[in-house]
Amino acid sequence: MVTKQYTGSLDDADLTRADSLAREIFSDIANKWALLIIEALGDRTLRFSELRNEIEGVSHKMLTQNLRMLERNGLVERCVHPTVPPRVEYTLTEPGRGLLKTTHYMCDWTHQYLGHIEASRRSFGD
Amino acid sequence: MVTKQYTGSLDDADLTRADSLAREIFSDIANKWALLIIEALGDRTLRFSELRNEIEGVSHKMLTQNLRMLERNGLVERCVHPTVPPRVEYTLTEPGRGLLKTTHYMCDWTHQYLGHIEASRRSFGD
DNA sequence: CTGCATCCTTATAGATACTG
DNA sequence: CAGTATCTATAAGGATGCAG
Repeated sequence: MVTKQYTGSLDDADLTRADSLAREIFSDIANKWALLIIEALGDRTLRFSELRNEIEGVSHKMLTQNLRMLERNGLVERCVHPTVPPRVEYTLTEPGRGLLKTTHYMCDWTHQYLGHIEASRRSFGD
Repeated sequence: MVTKQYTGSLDDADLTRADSLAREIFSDIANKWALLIIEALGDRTLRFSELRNEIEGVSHKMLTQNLRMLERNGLVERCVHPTVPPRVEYTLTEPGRGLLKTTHYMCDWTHQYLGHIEASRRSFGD
């Protein structure tokens, strides 16, 4: 469980290894660039440079860094074609595709409530 | 649209205001603490201190900061009881509850693939 | 109890340059 | 083209103290 579901007086030491791992993974994917990469990939196979063009505002460094993280966690498969110049293609794995449902939903949600949020910000004092 | 869905040679200046707002909102919610707060609140009403206990590892500062952000965006309602000591309760608004589907799914996903991910990390060289 | 402000440490992210 | 490394600027985050 990613959040505590009990209200006892347990402290950090009582988190099981699985729980802290779950939290670590949750933190990895609950991240702007990771989710945008997953959403951009979808069911397609894209090259590094194509991903960079798809994702507005991502830097070379952030893209590399997050792709390595997603690869490490087995959400993205990296395929290197030994050509000159090199061609590196990225594809979501089955676990990675499992997150598409979430990213699509989050994108839909964002557009659905764009007006609500803009109004709320104004009344909040922006 | 949070990611570009076209492949033309358009540059930053072509992003519409709505698109950059959408990206800003997406970045606000595609964030570890924001999603954990939403998941922790669920359909309940919780006090500041209760939230702090529910969310393992969150600091006073991060919780305050993210609650203000969620409030500003209209995802969380803040109710102050004028008692001594003060009692401040937080509840998800309707747009906020709209994200519960996502957070629940992400939590489920995390547990579903915990084994996959652990194995992947080992074979990656951890 | 909650919130804000402060200081201070660490982490993050951009820019740049260099390699295969 | 893709990746790594280095440097630097800025932001994030923890700890603390004080105020309502």
